[in-house]
Order: sequence, then C-alpha cells, then structure tokens
Amino acid sequence: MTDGRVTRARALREERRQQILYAARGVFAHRGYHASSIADILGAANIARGTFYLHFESKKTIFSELLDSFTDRLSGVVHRVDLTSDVSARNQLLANVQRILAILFDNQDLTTILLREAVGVDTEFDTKIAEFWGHVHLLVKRSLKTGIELGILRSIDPELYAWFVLGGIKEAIAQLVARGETPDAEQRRRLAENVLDYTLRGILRT
Amino acid sequence: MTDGRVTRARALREERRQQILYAARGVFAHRGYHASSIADILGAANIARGTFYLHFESKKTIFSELLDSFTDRLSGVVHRVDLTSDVSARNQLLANVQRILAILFDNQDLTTILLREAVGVDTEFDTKIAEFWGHVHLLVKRSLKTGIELGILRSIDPELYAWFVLGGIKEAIAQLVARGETPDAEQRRRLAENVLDYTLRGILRT
Amino acid sequence: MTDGRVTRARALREERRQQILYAARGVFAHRGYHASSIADILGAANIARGTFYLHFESKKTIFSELLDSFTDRLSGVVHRVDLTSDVSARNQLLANVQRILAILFDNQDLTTILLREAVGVDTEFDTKIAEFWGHVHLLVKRSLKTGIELGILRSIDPELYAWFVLGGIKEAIAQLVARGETPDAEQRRRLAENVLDYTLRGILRT
Amino acid sequence: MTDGRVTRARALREERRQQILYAARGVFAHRGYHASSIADILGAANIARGTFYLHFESKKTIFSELLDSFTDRLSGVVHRVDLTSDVSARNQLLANVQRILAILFDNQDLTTILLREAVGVDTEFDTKIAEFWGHVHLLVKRSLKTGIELGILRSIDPELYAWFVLGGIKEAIAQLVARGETPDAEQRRRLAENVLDYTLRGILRT
DNA sequence: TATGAATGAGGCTTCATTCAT
DNA sequence: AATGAATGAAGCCTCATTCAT
Repeated sequence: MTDGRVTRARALREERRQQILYAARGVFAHRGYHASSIADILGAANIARGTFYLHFESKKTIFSELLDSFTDRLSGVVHRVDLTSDVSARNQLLANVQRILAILFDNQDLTTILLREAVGVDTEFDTKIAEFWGHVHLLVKRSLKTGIELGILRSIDPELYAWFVLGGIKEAIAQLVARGETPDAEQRRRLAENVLDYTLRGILRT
Repeated sequence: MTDGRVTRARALREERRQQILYAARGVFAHRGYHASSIADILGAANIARGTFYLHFESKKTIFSELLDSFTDRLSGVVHRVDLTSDVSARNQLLANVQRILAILFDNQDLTTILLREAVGVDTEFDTKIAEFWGHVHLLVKRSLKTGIELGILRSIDPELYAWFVLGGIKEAIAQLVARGETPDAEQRRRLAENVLDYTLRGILRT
Repeated sequence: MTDGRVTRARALREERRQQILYAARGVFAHRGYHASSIADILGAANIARGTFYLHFESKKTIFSELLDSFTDRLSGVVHRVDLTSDVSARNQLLANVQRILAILFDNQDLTTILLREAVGVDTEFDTKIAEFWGHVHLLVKRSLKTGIELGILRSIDPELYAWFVLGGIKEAIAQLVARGETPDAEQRRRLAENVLDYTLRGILRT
Repeated sequence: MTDGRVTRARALREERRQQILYAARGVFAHRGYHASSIADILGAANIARGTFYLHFESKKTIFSELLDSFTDRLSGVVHRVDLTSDVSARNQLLANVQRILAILFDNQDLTTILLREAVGVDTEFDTKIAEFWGHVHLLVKRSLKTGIELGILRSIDPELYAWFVLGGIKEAIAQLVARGETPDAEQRRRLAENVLDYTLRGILRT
C-alpha cells in the first residue's frame, strides 16, 4: 500500500507543516497572538491562504500546537529527584534546572510565547497554560514536601513556596529572553547555580 | 460662577465616570482585554454607547487609565528603606510588602488585569507595563546593592536576584488572586512574613 | 399683552438667534456642511448644545436658513430691465451686476457657502439651490429673449447662453472669493464692467 | 510562471475591480459622496463587504480613483494650440471642445460627480479638484495670453477671462447633464460651436 | 431660557475562515 | 495539494438629536 510515492508525499506534507509552524512561531513571538494575523504567518511562510488551512484548522489550533509541543518538551526534561541515587539531590535538581534552561534558551521564540504572549489570549488557552504551570508547580511542591519530610527543608508551606520558586525562575528567564540575551554554556551553568542557590537558601533548613 | 449646581453636576459626572471604570474593571478582569467588547462594558455599566465615549476616548484609553492609576497607586506605597530610621530595615521592608499586598488583595480585579490580562494587549501597553515592573525592579535592585555594600547581603548579582525576588512574589500573588482567595488580615500578615522570609534567606549573608 | 418685558425677551431671543446664525455661517463657510459638526457651531457661538435646538430645529434647518435668506437677498437686487426707462439697458444691467457683486463681496462666508459648500449636501438642498439658480437663469433668459426680439442681440439659444453667462460670472467670483480677495469700490466697478463687457460681446448683434 | 491560469486570474480580478468601480460610479453620481454608504455600493455591485476592501482601501480611495482617472482623461484630450499647424487655431480649439464634450457626455455619471458631487467632500478632495480646474484654467489663460500677444485677442485680463470662459462651459454642461440630456453627434457639434462662438466673441479683438 | 449629559442609529473597517478553480 | 478571491460576522467610533434639571 504505502509505496514510495505515498511515503514521499507524507514527508513533503510534514515538511510543509513544519515550515508553517516555524513561520508562525516567529510571528507569534514577535507580535503576540492578537497582533498576529493569518496574513502575517502566510507572509512569513510564503504560502497561500488556503494552504494554511490545509494543514491547520485555525489560528488557535496552530498557536495551541506550538504551545503544547513546547510545554510537553519542557515537562519531559523535569525528572523527579531520586533519593536513592548516587547523585546528590542538589545535583539532580541542578541537572533539572540546566535542562530546562537549555530548552528555554535554545527556543527563545517559544519561550517568549510561553512566558509573555500566551497570557490572556483566550479562556481556553489560559486554562491550558495554567494547567502546565500547575503541573510544574506540583512537581516542585512534591519535592518540597519530600524535603520537609526528610528534614532537609524547613517546615514551610509547600504550596506557597513552590510558587515563589517557580515565579522567581520564570521572571528571571523571561527578562533575559526579553532582552535577547543568549548566554553561552558557562553563563548558563552559572545562572543555573544562582537559581538553585537562591531557591535552596530560601527553603533549606539551616 | 461655580454655584451649587455646577458643583453637583461635576460630582455627578465624576460619579458616572467611576461607574464606567468600575464596570470596565470587572469586564477586563473577567474576560481579558481582547475578549472584552465595548458592548460588554456598556452592558455592565448599563449605559448607552455614546455615554461611554463621553467619558473615555476609546477602549484602549479606559484600559490604560485603569492600569495607570493602579500602577501609580502601587508605586506610591513602596518606600525606600531608610537605614537611619529607628525602625529596622526588615520591618520597613515588611511594611512595604504589607502595603502592596493590601492594595493587591483589595483590588483583585485590577490585580488580575495587571498580572494576567495586560500582557500582549498592545505594544504600547507592553512597554508601559514593562516600565512599571522595571521601576519596581530598580527599587529592589537598589535595596540589594545597599545591602551588599553594607555587608548585610551576600555578594550576589543584584540585577538577577531582583528579578528572582520580584517574580516569586508576583507569581504567588497571581495564584492566590486567580483562585479568588481573599485572605483576612492575619493571613495577609503571615503571607507577608513568608514572602520576606523566603526572599531574605535567599540573599542574606548568613 | 405685549408689555415691555415680552418685547425685550423677544429682542433677546432674536439676538441670540443671530449670534448662532453668525457663528454657523463662519463654520459652514470654513469647513463645509459635512465637515462642520454641531459642536463646531456651539464652540463658535459659545453656547450650550440644548440652546442650539431651542432656536433651530436641526443642522439642516440652520444651513437652509442661511442659504435661503442669502438667495432671497440676492434675488431682491436683480431688477428686470425696464426698456422704457431713461437709463440705458446696459446701465441697468450694469447696476444689477454691481448690486450683486456688492452683496457677494460683503458676505464672503455666505458666498462661499452658496457657491462651493452647498452642493451635494443633500438632495433637498440641491433641489433648492438648483431652483435658485434656475430663477436667476430665468431672469437672464428673459432678458436675452427680449434682447433678441428687439434685435439688439444675435439670434442665439437663450436657454443655453443664459447658462454661459451665469456660469462665467459664478466661476469668476467663486475664485476671487476663494482666494480671499476683497476688491475695493473701484476694483468692483471694473470687475462689473468686465463681466458685462465679456457677456455682452458674446451675445450682442454686432 | 505567468501561464494561462495566472493571466486569466488577473483578468478576472481586474474585471471585478471594474465592476465595483462601475457600481460606485453610479451610486456616487446618484446620491453624492456623503449620502452614499459602502452598503449602497455593495448592493449595486452585488458583492460582499469584504470583497470591496479586497480591491479598494476605503470609501475615499475609490471615490478618489474615479475622480482622478476622469480628470486625467480630460486633461489628456486638451491639446495646446499649435500656431504653426495647417489647421486654424479656431478649429484646433473647436476640436478641443469637442473632445471634452465627448468625454463628458459619454460619462454622465462621472461628469455629475466632477461637477456636482465632488465639492465639499473633504479638504483633500477640494484641493485636488481645485488643482484640476486650476490646471485647465492655466491652459486657457495661456491661450488667451498668446492670443493677446498675437494681437488676435483684445487686451483683457487673461486670469479673469479664463475663469469666465471656464465657468460658462462648466455651467452649461452641468445643466445639460443634470437634466439627463444626451445630445447626439449633430447636437454636440452645434453645442461645441456655440461654446466656442460665445467665448471667442467675448474676447476677440473685433 | 439655558445647560450638557445621555442616547443609539448609522457607518467604516478588519480579518478568520470558506470554497471554487 | 495549492491558490487566492470571496465572505460576513464582529467590533469600534461619531454625532445629530433628546431630555431631565
């Protein structure tokens, strides 16, 4: 059934999809969801109007897809801390932070969209993004809880402090990306250290 | 000239203005800037189309006014720490945090607008809001610098850490307001303590 | 019945009316009917909105009144040529032209309105203005007919030539007024001579 | 690249443009600029709202285009009199008049717009139209000057008399078009003769 | 009579989506 | 699959007129 032609056709189709996604990503990051028109995307992707709707259902759909795939990727690199591991908890957390920073800085457009442009777009989106951050928040909260139970962390309100932690990181990165800074490997390492350091001091027992 | 009638007329006019602002505030907080139509505001304020334009130039104008007056009010209650004062620096900071929290929780709609709905509305707005946060960031950064110079704080990057501090607070409050929690005085006091505690631990020398 | 108070009240009312008419005249002449808003007139007359409607039914009404009174005045000074008079026909015509020019140049705002701004305002107005010019045209046409019958004029199409005559004068004056020129008595006399001269040469038998 | 399909598409697009222009022309001529709504044009052209804006930027734009192309066409057929030509000056002038009359009577809607409906629409338009007539006036004035220098014409004020000439013709034609008369070839010839005759008598030396 | 706030019909323009080729 | 013309709902704003004080 699926002979070469079909396969090739599929590949082409997928390629075209990616081309549009790429264009949309830049447009949304640059102008924000509302200020971006389908025409902008068409222009950036160099395709005709109809072609767009051949690949995506709507403006909302493509925005959603960009957002979802990004949050999925982010979610994927956050590993739960394994207390039985040889690697220290601190270093496991550090690795998490570093992986996240890597993704964020390597996808500045998507980071911009996630942190700045995806708010207040639509009730539906807001919910989805809230869920994403809720998910991250949950991961952090669990870690805090475990830390408290193990006596590593002070007896704090995990719910509240998880937002402190999350917010601090979001804001700092948003600012860095907003001003177009692309730190090199060494700078990222130091940034990750700072993030973790600040955060842990705020919550560690001693 | 300005007899009783004129005075009363002015008062009525101002009252009507406030009525519209109040209605708009709720609408914007609820649906976001873009999803809110003038018609929504008219409905909420129970006025006719023309009446709106008698008091405000445009949709953007009224949104801007809401935002500006709120950020002005917020800016107004943040006092620089006076190291020569009898009151300890910590307590001065605590007072700042408490005043801010008071305004935020007493104006949940405006808080929602500021933290959630005023992003990505318009390049112009984005700039204005960025300036506001930039202003707050500057205040925090200055405090950090002073603290470092005085040897009270660790030798950190004030720029970066100021964003950590700011972001943590913004996020936590945004979450609380988002879920419609209106903490009582006691809860607010504890929240302020937590905010300050978390923050200071992250930056204090010891 | 009509004691002093009533009389005085009437006089005041009339005065107020004139004040508004005067203001409207300037506004209409300056910006044209459509570009003039009631607000413009209120500003020029320094009165409140309601006051306007106390004296005039509508925007159309006041415009109409300005126009009508002006066309009436103009019509009034055009006398039919009396061939039995001691005064020569040419001089009677010249007197007509001079009287018209006097009114036009002494009321430049109204002249502007009549010649430039009162066209295409409204079907109703167009009709009225067409009727006015039709009236003037009729006067001219009659003169031509008489002249032809008396053998003074060539055997021309009175209908058509009356438009030639009328149009030439209208255009020349419109231009003069448009550029704000206010000729003195001597210049007006010469202008009248020119008008008549040009016109008569075009139609006189010899 | 530009194969048959593309060519046809372009032709169709141009056709649609013309269809809209045609509809707008009728509407504007009939009701005047201000009384014409976009909806009127849509109805006359039998197209949807969006389609209009696909071809024209705005109501002003389409009106402007109608006007400009018409004045351009008119300007195009007015040739300067060539005194070295075999054709007599009089006949060259006559040819000019005839060409102008031809265009005017063949485009009664546009003529109506130019002479009646395009006045007082907008400051911008007024200027443009004034410039057009100014251009024509200049042509006439130059001819007069030349005539005077050559001793063919009397020693008149060219500026003033050019307005006489122009105004007479404008008015006569406006009247004819206004009453919907469409003279046949013979009638046009005679009209042109009359126009020229009247005009020349007014200015010729003898 | 004077005021000016309130009204709402009316008009222009945008833009996401559809559809015939 | 690709194209781009066509669609029309939706939204913003103006301004002549009314009306309560």
